[in-house]
Amino acid sequence: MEFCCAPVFEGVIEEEDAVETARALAALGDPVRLRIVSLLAAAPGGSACGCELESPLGLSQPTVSHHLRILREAGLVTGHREGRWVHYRVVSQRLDEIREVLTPPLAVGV
Amino acid sequence: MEFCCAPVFEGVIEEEDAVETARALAALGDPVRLRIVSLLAAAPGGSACGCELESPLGLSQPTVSHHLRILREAGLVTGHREGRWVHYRVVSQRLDEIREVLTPPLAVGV
DNA sequence: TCGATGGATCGATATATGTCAATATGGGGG
DNA sequence: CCCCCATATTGACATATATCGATCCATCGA
Repeated sequence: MEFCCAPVFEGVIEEEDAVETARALAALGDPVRLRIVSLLAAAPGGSACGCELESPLGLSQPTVSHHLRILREAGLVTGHREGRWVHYRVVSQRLDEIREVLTPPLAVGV
Repeated sequence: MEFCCAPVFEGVIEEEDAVETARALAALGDPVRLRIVSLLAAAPGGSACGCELESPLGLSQPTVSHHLRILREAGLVTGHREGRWVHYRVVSQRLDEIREVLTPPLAVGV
């Protein structure tokens, strides 16, 4: 999958780029998914399997799987299969990209 | 209005803080609203009235007003009335906060 | 080979969201 | 005082999303 990083603040962002960037931000714009990212980052080794998330989130397995899919499709987490488990991990580079996109030029508000 | 900045990466984020942070990210997680932020930042003086946004966005006045409201309630823009117009402006401090919240500790992924 | 377990997908459902037309509000200008 | 213009709100509607139970798929252990 390809992820772009069209900046919001260098000229007016194009409709198409806005859709792509908005997808990543919308993926983070949900309390459950924010907590998933937080749980993964705090997990020993920085990764956890899906089954370890159900209990702290208080959600069913399909629901957790649904949110992980959205995070995966937004490039925010990756999952690596190890036997029966899929170990999920935060893609910190992707977070870097998103923060970069939201960085205003110094002149904003002047 | 009060805006919190509970970090996602210092321990596991609490449900309540996640809701608040997610609201800000969800406000940015829409192509139209991203473009509004971009349009405001690119506008001369860093501000524009609502009526100036309708045409570049290709949306009706109520729809633009709706999106501006969401951005306002998320603390991402402010509006100051000048006569008949309301001049909207990006709150770059709020963007800074959001970027801060998304900053992973150096240890993520270790 | 079979049963158990983790994960993905499907179908259904309730809720949230984006959009617009119509209407209300509020400030100038004549 | 009345009319215009920018903005906000309301109501309606179509679409998207979050959630779950049921089911399917894949892998491991016995």
